[in-house]
Amino acid sequence: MTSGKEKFGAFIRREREAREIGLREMAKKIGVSPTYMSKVERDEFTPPTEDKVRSIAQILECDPDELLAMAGRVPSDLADIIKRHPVEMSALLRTANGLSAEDLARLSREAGKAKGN
Amino acid sequence: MTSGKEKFGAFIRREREAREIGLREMAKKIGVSPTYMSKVERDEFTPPTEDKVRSIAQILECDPDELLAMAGRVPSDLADIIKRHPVEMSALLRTANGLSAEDLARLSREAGKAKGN
DNA sequence: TCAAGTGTAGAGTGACCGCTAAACAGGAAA
DNA sequence: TTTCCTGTTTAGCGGTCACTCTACACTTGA
Repeated sequence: MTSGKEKFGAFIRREREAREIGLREMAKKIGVSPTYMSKVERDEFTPPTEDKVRSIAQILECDPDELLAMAGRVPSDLADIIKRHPVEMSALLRTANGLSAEDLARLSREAGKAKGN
Repeated sequence: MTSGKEKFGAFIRREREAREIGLREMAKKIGVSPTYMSKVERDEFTPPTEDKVRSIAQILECDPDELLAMAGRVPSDLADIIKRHPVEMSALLRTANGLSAEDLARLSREAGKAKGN
């Protein structure tokens, strides 16, 4: 469930420690300074750029979309989709909003079927 | 249809002139300097912030979502929706992508129905 | 005791974003 | 000709973003 209101930094620190990865090691893999990593994990700095969030997600084996959401970012591929079909996608998202998880899943299946045609 | 590849600035200039609104008047209504307006309309500056794009849309009587898309921005309410349901909405958008306009319309109706329940 | 590892504090930085002020050129109207 | 309009040029500016560097304190093990 990855909790509801947990901040980005707190989350990745917890997950990192759970996997027994050192802060310096993590920072190196992502390509940032340990200092920066430290501040991000304590939510003293805002989360890094999309590509870095994505590589964090990979290292921590968690959902990139979810992690990006925690980081307060919209995945750029989704942004592109919306920009290409602003009217349709805006309508879709706004009506989809507020639906139950089950209804959403049904809707995605529906979309998948249409795509198949 | 508002054309496919037209830039933001070119579009609003055309629409503004079609409505016989002066650049200075427009700038004033939006709350920016004429200088800025001029450069934006000639695509020398990037489009303004979301709220200003929205008020431009209102003045020019065109779809805010569409205009925001031209401005390269994702409407903030949509961004919020995605951030609140990243997994579901990402899946929905990605499968919805590539669907025909008709299929998308059907899908939105489908969503509307589910919402009604 | 000291060396090597952990994470942290404080300060600063370059690039970009969103926008402005002052000045000016060209045309229409008086 | 002067006086307004129109839009445009040049220069710049405060703020935020996404970071880094140096230095430090604490713990652990040899």
